[in-house]
Amino acid sequence: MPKPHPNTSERLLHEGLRLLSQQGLRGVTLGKLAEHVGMSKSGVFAHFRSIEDVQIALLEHTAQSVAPVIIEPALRASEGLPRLEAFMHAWFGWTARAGLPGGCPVAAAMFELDDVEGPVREKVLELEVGWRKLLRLQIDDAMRLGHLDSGLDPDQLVFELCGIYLCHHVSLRFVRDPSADTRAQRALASLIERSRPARS
Amino acid sequence: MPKPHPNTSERLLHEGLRLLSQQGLRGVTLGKLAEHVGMSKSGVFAHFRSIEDVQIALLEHTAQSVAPVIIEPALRASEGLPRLEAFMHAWFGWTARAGLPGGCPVAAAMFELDDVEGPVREKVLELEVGWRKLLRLQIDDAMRLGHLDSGLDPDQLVFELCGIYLCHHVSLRFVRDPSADTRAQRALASLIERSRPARS
DNA sequence: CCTACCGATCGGTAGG
DNA sequence: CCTACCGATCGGTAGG
Repeated sequence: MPKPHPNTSERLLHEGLRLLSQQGLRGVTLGKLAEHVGMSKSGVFAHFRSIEDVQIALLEHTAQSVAPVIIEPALRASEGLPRLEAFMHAWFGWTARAGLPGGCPVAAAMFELDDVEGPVREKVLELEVGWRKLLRLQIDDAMRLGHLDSGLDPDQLVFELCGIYLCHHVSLRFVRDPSADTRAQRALASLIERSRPARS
Repeated sequence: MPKPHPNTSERLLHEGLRLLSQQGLRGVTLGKLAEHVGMSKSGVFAHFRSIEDVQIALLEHTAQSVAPVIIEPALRASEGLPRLEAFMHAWFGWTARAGLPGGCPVAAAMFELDDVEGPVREKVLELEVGWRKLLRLQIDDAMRLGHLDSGLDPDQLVFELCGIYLCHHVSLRFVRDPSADTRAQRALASLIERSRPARS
């Protein structure tokens, strides 16, 4: 006879996301989650069908956590290049601004699940593809508005933006290079500079 | 009374590196390693002091595996920009050419060990810093020989090259985008193009 | 390099 | 949401 606190599910997602951010998908276990949330392992398990279900729920929660710290602020910038730049600036280091103790769960999961088939991989892929599409839309707008060169390949630009994000993540969080932020900003600025319309 | 095959250590490193490449550091366990190499768990353990020791040995073996597939071919290119480009082309997708079934152990480990202190992290950091220094040396040579603009910031170029590598890795191995190779080559070409000496 | 263990932890189940 | 389990696997040890 379950007597669920109304906010138990939320606490599970909240603590689980913190664990995921710091330890990766393999670091999220029923036992550790139970400990962090202050209940029994079986009590945790009662909220999910399997550990894969936990992982997928946490990835979905990651996607929702991105809205207030990246998407909403970026949408306040004006359409086109300003908004694309706002997206990028909000993307860099977003986990810290979301109050998470670790790194980006999606970035880490992509390296963790290179060769691991299954629904968890599919969920991560869905998030990554969705994010790339969102960036692509901003680029399309910027091209249409004449902020970026109409001749450029938008998916190529998406690729290079993702590269800057990933190297910033590694340089900031793993290498702990104090110049990581500056380098990412500089890389972004010069990439955008050479993507501007050609003439005059 | 140990009766070690002369090549048992080599087989442990070989099979362990394959596991590491496919499953990451947390996927390498004494049990799985024993299974792949066809001996008992304790037999495997007799070769190491701890599981951390296994991980460090495998990371060192990764570094050594890089020599024949990246460094040696690149050193056959002529000094300066040609050699820098040779390094990059040999870096992209090197694990497949090394016969490994998975991705780059160092790239994956950097995301796995963001917030995990200890000797394994230090080993990964040593490999990453060493690799970045090697790239930096090629850039210095290219600048000195007038192949690249003498005014550019070499560490900034290293940063951006690492970004292309990481996004290529994700796009090729996780997203499985068939255009990953083309995109990486294009990003590299345009980055180098805008790093060339300014005046005619 | 083996057998035979150790306590801890894993995901998951039974039953309430 | 709990106690009380299950078999499997973890890193590691004893002793040969």
